[in-house]
Amino acid sequence: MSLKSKYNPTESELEILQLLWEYGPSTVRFINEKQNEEKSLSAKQAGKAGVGYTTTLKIMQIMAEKGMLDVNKNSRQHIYTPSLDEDETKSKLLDGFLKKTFSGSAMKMVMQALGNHNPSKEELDEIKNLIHEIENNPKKS
Amino acid sequence: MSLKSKYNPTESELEILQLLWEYGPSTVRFINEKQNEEKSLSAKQAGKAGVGYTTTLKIMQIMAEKGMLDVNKNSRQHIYTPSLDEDETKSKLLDGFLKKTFSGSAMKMVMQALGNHNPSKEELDEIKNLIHEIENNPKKS
DNA sequence: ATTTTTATACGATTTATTTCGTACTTTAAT
DNA sequence: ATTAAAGTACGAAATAAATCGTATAAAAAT
Repeated sequence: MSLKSKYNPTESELEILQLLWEYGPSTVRFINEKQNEEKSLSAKQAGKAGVGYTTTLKIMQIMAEKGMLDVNKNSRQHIYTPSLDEDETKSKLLDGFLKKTFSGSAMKMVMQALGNHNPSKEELDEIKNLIHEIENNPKKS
Repeated sequence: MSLKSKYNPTESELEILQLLWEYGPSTVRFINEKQNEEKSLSAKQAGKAGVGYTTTLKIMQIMAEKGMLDVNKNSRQHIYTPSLDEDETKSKLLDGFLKKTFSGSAMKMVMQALGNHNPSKEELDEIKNLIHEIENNPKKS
């Protein structure tokens, strides 16, 4: 009954969403290949086999069932499109993470992020600019 | 073989860790009560029963097995102490979240955090101060 | 001393997620 | 037309996480 969508992508769902957001509507095959490319880069580690095709297929089908993806079944190669907005979804994830890990305080987290990522001068400048923007452009809401 | 501890607290493990960090070494009973206090506050929602005592017990025992908690069994009431450092653990979680959700870019995330949390003037000031500190006190590493 | 309360131990169940094998279908190549 | 290739459908197994019931032991209250 509310606007808060109940979609909480799991980790592998998120991985797929990221690829769809990046590359646009895609087939299962394409997404599966991307997943395995990614993996092979960082997979100097032992044994790490790739993700099977049917695994990716299954997850994407489940996502479609849940309504996270739209499927076009006109041609044989089904085309999947994310039905979730990238920013909105990430905001929600961030929000959840914030609550779980930093008692909901964005400040605490930003502190930790800044404190640990040893930001470069450029990054700091970017943040300063952003702050100015926000100060001069109070947000809606 | 590395320093990277393999501890990835799950959601309910993290909940328990947070309480232990906040209140210090505790019994299962105490943690379980705190969990249910928290819950009841936000549990105007239907049905939401609390967490059973044995559930909390089990999870804490598993955490001890994994080495995330130390247990003192001298007295009958076992006392559990977190063996993980709060900041370090949260950094790791943040790092993982960052990788999964924002391609590892702290900047992207900070942007989203600032953009969506409609920070107050005070918060912005805090961040500005932090930036000054960082600028004048370049970190080790 | 007996009973009640308060602990932990252990094992089973439930639920969610991930993974994949196998069967079937359609298209393309021969 | 037949075969090979590339796709989806379906169902089940493997993992992992969370929950709880029941048994048992120790301590406290009576």
